[in-house]
Amino acid sequence: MTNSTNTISRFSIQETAELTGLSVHTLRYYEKIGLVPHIARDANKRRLYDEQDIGWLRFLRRMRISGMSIQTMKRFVQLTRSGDDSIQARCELLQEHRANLISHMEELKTCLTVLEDKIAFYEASFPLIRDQQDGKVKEK
Amino acid sequence: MTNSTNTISRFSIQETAELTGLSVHTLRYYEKIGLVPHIARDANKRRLYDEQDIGWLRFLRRMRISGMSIQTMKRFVQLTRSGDDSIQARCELLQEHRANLISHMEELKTCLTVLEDKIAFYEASFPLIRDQQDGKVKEK
DNA sequence: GCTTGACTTAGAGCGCACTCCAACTGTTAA
DNA sequence: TTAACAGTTGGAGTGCGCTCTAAGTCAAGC
Repeated sequence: MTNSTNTISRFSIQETAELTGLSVHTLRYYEKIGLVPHIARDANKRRLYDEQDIGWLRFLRRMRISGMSIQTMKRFVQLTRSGDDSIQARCELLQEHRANLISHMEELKTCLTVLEDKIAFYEASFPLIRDQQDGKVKEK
Repeated sequence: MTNSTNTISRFSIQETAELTGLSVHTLRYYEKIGLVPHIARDANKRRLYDEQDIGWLRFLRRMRISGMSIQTMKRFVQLTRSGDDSIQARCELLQEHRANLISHMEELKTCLTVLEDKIAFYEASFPLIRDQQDGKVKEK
C-alpha cells in the first residue's frame, strides 16, 4: 500500500485486486460494464481506487460468490443511481437474492449429506482408507 | 410412468428427465460425453432408463449442483470403470469434493451475513418496508 | 537513450455446461 | 394416409463471466 497520507488512501489496480480478491481483468471489466462508477484517475490516466470503491467491490464480489448474476448486479447498480426512491426496490432485490441464496444453501446441505453417505459407503467397503486418514500405517 | 410390471421399471427419456431433474438435452449430453454408461434401447432405439440409471443420474445431479465440474465427474466415472482397485481413489476424490463443498458453504454463510447486514441497513433506513413484510398496510 | 514494468484501451477469445437445430425414424390416432 | 408426436443423431449455437491480446503510454532506473 503506497499511500502518502493516513487519511486518504488510494490504491492502484494491482493493490485493489489484492484487497478485493478480484483480478485486475475483472476490475476493468466491471468498470466497463458499469458495475463500478467513475474510478478516479491519476495524471497518467491510471485508476486510483479509494476505500469506498474497495468496499463496493468487496460487496460485489460477495454477491457474485453467492450466485447473483452480473445482470442482477447491473440492475442493483441502476437502482442505486436513481436515488432514494429506489431504496425499497433495492431492498426487495436483495431480499429476493437472500431467498435464492438460502434455498441454494439448503440444496447444498442435501448434496453434502448425499456425499457423506457415499463416502461412508466407500470407507466401509475399504477399511484401510479409514486407518490412513487416522494417520496409521498404510498397507497395500 | 408407463411400465408393464411392478418389478422392472423402465423409463423414457422424458420420464427420466422428470424423475432426475435433468433436462432431456442434458441426459443425452451426459451420455454422449460418457458420464452415463450404455443406456438400454427399445426396438426403436429409444433410451430405456432403469432404476439404477435414475439413481446414478440423481447422484450426478447432486454432484453438479454442489459444484463438481463435468471434468471431475468424468474422472470419477473412469475410476468407477476400472474396478475395485480404484475404490480408494474414488473415495479420495469424493473427500476432496466434500472439502471444497464445505469451504464453499462457509463462504456462502459469510455472503449471507453480508447480505443480511445490507438488508437490515435498508430496512432501517426505510421502515415502511418492514411493515409491508409483516403484512401491514402499504403506504406511499 | 533504452529497457523494464505497470498501467491504458478496444476488442477478441475462451471454457464451461448446456441447449438447440436439422433431418430423420417409428408409433399412434383420426 | 396423413398428421401429430416422441424419440433418434451429429453437430452447431448460446450465454455467462471472465480472460487475454495487441498496441500503446508513461515513469523510473541503468
